[in-house]
Amino acid sequence: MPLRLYNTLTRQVEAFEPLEDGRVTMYTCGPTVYDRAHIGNFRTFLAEDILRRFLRWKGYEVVQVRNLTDVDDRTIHAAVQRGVSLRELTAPFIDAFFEDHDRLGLQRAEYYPRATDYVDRMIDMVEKLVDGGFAYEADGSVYYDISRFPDYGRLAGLENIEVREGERETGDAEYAREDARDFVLWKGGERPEEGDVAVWDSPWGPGRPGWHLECSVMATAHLGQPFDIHSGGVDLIFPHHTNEIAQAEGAQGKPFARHWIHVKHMMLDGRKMSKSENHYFTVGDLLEKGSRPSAIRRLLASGHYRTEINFTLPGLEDATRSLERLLEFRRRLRDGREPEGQALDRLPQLAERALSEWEAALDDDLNLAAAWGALFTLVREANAALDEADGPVRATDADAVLDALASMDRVFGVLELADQETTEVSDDLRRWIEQQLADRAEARQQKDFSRADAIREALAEAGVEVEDTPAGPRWRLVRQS
RNA sequence: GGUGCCGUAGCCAAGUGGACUAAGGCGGGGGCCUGCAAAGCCCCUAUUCGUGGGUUCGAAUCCCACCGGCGCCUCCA
Repeated sequence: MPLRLYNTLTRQVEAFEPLEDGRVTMYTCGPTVYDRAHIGNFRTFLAEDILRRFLRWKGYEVVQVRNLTDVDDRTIHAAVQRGVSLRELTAPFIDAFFEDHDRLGLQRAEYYPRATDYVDRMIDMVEKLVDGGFAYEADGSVYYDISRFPDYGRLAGLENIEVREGERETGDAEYAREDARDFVLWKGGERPEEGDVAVWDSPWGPGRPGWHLECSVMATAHLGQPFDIHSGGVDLIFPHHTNEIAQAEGAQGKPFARHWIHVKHMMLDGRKMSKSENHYFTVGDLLEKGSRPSAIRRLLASGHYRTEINFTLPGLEDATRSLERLLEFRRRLRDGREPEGQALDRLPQLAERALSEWEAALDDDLNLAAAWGALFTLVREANAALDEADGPVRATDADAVLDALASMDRVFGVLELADQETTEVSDDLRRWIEQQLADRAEARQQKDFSRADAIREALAEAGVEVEDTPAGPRWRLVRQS
């Protein structure tokens, strides 16, 4: 079945068809590296990761670009404040971004361009826009003349945007715009408060690029023009993406991105996350509280990307539990399969049905909630089927379900993360645990249950959870003591 | 002022005109298993979809009004 995606440009769900057969080009707006990204930022990045993974699951080659914004008011101010260059300021935040990125199991994009490496090309684009009559210079700065771009504001549904009187409080009063709605392409003029951390030479004198320029330039530099998918958070629709379109299309005279995808924000305890109000969590904050990356991923990928997610700690707890159920299910299948085991034809049937419902859900504008539903329905029904068997199940039947699980996880990516989280157990600890279990087995043999329970208690103190199963005791480390 | 979204069980959340006698997760209740547990599994858990009208043979789904929550309108993912 073909994938259908909502396109902000047309305001409807439409069939997605890449420009080039079997190959999808996508540009995903990345973080501004002036600080550590929070989980709200990662909600968006994760939604894009799901899209990337699903496209690959369907057999497409994906070429993804994720920019790292290192030239912007916040990076400049932070660099000036600390007396360092932009590169010095952003290096640790870029490292932190990739650390969290990998911890949440996001697949790496093909390119991670930084604005500071593309200033020359940005200047080229501004020159093209000036030559084409889309931009004008005033006092060493260059502005985009939106009256020359008839389609301006279409993405945001603002074809006839009116600017409210007195609402343009940007601190840019010194700029000589002809029209208040025109936006800056090149910021010239004196800005002593910015020092020399972000000053480049240009045909209009020293200055720095406007923020929107980097994405127009870096996207087309790597993906050509037009390319297939451009995505980001909903807050970027206007003005950022609106201006990107005006720049790229004005400069090249052809369409920029064909399909626009915007991810709704994640709230924290019912309120918008905000750096300035210190109302946010980073991935690191959550890990310090003992959360598992796989559970964070499960929660951030639980809802539809065009629906707000409200992040709460109890919600993360729910996500952890549901993930444990999944892991338990997989363990049950792995432990209970044997080449000559009991035939359970129902398992492959259930697996096949679940997988097709799962795919149909994702085909429908990446309906993640429905896709999880298909997976958990399989869990319940397969568990019920396993209950009916009174011994090991034929391996080929169990494998049909395990394969379906693994296939879905190529997109969900939670099991693969969970598998990386298993705690290392030292040999000493392992020997001690095994000794305790042997003693306990002996006590139980002699029906000395109070001693057996005392040993179980001691193990629990050490963070070891013991479960008795028909095949003997099973233990796992629930926490490092 | 402009513009857009949302309101479904205790909580989270799909479904957006007829197969809905409304997915799925968490929680809760009951049962199975167990020396007892734990874990796990199974079953049950919304006569109803913010409120009031309307359209229709038929509405959670469409229209109107109202109530409540959220977003965007120049540099926040």
